[in-house]
Amino acid sequence: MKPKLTLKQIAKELDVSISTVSKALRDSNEIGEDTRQKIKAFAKLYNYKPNNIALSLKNRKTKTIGIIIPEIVHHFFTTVISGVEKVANERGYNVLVCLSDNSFDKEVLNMEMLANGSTDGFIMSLAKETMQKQDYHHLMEAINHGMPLVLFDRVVDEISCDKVIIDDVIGAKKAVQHLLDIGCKRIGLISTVDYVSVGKLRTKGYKEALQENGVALDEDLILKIEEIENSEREIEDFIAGKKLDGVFAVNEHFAISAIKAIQENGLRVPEDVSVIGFTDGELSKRFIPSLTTVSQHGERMGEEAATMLIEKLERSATEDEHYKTIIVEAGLVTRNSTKS
Amino acid sequence: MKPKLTLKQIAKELDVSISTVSKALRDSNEIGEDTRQKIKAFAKLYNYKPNNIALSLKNRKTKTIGIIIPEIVHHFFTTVISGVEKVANERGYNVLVCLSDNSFDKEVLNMEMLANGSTDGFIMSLAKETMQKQDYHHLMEAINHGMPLVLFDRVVDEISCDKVIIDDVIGAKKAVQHLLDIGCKRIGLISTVDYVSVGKLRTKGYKEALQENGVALDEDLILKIEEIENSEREIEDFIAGKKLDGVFAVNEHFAISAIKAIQENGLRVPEDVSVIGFTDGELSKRFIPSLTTVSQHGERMGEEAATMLIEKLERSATEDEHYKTIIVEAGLVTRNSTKS
DNA sequence: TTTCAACACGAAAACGTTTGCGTCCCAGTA
DNA sequence: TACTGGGACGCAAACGTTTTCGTGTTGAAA
Repeated sequence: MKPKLTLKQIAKELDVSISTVSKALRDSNEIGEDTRQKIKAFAKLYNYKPNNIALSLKNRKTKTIGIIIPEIVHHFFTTVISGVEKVANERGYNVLVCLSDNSFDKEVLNMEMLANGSTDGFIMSLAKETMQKQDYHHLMEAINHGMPLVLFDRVVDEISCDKVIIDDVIGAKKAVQHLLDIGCKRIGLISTVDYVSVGKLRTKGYKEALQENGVALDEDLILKIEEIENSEREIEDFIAGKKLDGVFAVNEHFAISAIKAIQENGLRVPEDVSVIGFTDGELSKRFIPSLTTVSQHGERMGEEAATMLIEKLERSATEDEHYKTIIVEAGLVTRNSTKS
Repeated sequence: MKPKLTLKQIAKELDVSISTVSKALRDSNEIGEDTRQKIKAFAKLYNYKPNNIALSLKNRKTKTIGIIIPEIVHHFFTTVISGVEKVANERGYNVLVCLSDNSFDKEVLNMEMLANGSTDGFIMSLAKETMQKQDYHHLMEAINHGMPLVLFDRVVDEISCDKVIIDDVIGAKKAVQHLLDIGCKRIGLISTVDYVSVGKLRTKGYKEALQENGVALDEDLILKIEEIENSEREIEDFIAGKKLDGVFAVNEHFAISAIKAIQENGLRVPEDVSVIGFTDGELSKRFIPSLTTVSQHGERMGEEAATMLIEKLERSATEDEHYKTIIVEAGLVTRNSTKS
């Protein structure tokens, strides 16, 4: 077990000073041609690689970006990570992943862990509990300490920072409009409680689409799910009574639960009821019938977020202090859960 | 934008030396009671947190574990990460995630990036290309430099290190046995090429189960998929000609493709053909019919891997130099794609 | 022969910690 | 009074870099 080679060891081995080795390896012309070659040859031979930790300490940057998300066993988040990783990798950054488990405390803890030098900046989607408590002091603190922050998906107006979101309202509108276009009259909405911003926004899109098409809003056709655990039951009950011919669900699980419930009621999808879900998961493609969805383009969001963050990191810090919000468009992907 | 508080600043502010501050904060009894209190109060007031990078440099350990996997948009791997993250978090470690994209070169690059001080040890599942080339020099190098390595799922005999695997052979046997038990006579196997170890092992289990039950092996009923891209076509063709009454697929995708193909052939699942897949993905639970699967217990594997790694990290390095292989049992989860 | 620039290299500080050891001062003892 | 011991603190090295600023040597010009 040989320990890692350091500048000091090279210096001793070649009987020069540490600074000479460092300069030679960085091709400084302060060092004579012959010693430079000798040192570089030696370094290559023994596969010298500078120690990242020492570099981080010296440069006060870690070339690492921290990403904190509520959960990872979730297709959307993994696609986002994938996007982040891709551009991070291209630009020489590493990705530190932390999970908040939707818990406010864990989110704060994770941020504190990473903020003490482990990370140059953050990419985050907020925990449900955080949005509920509306306590964002940990975010403020990071920003105050000069750590760039990019929020995605679960964002919040109170914090001014870069953001990457999907046009939830428009996406939902597209979906509902599509349902209307194929002739649906009684369109149900399966959403989440309003403090989850996406739930609120997608509900808004649903309402706007109805309004623009002159369809009266029937609050009775809207189901708001609080506990994910009981969602299947709630959805069954909801589907059973409403005589719907269209369903718009704010996520994939709800959409699939809806389809199951519909089928259990002896109706067919899409012949009797058309169903559209928000989120473009693996499930949607492979389910039978495959789901018509509003695609979130997670990978794209991840790429945008990472690009913004790295750009901010590599700018001279003091420069422009204004924030962008990138809206990635949501696209309707028609498959087999809607009539054509 | 106030920069982070350091020992030096506290020292200046309180007009003591840096070492006094450090010792006071670490409750050394070298420091007088009153100054100690004063310093601790000040530190708490201004929320001092030691800089991780400096600590890493000094202690030569980063409290970070690197995990390198082929891809992240894959349910099994996310559950593993989830497990790793859980125990890492409990024990004060961070998790650095890198994706190899199944490319040998990216895997090597990632390892080199992380090996230079970013990480104390590795948890890896090997890239397909790596297993193909059988080039493990990067793994050897990490081990030689004293960085513990835990391999999971896609492991390899040539490397001696800790491993976490599933009993693929037994798992596959369980599945095929179950198919035999419910009366299947012509059981097809949809596998991968043999250099993917799991493909080989699960194939072995398939063969053993048949043999133990006195069923003659018909190589014609075995399909080996090379390119994931064309898998659907290949599976369709395979299913069409064989008159199977049972199918065992080595992963979820193949299983679902098989079900689709079966249904397109006018047959019913599970009435006419029973299907079992390896891997316990989200898809399996929610697909219609929901899939009978051999569960891999990814989270459990992640936990085991992380525990082994951390234990090795925190032992005095020189201690026992023997390696464990943990085998987590694969459980059959019967759902609706098999007759009962 | 003296002077001076150019060249090639080394010393040292800095990043933020921890820690072994030295030093100062004061009280207690002989 | 002189010596000793210990309490309370500071110095400095170390982790592995990079970089600024010396410094010594050489060769050529005056």
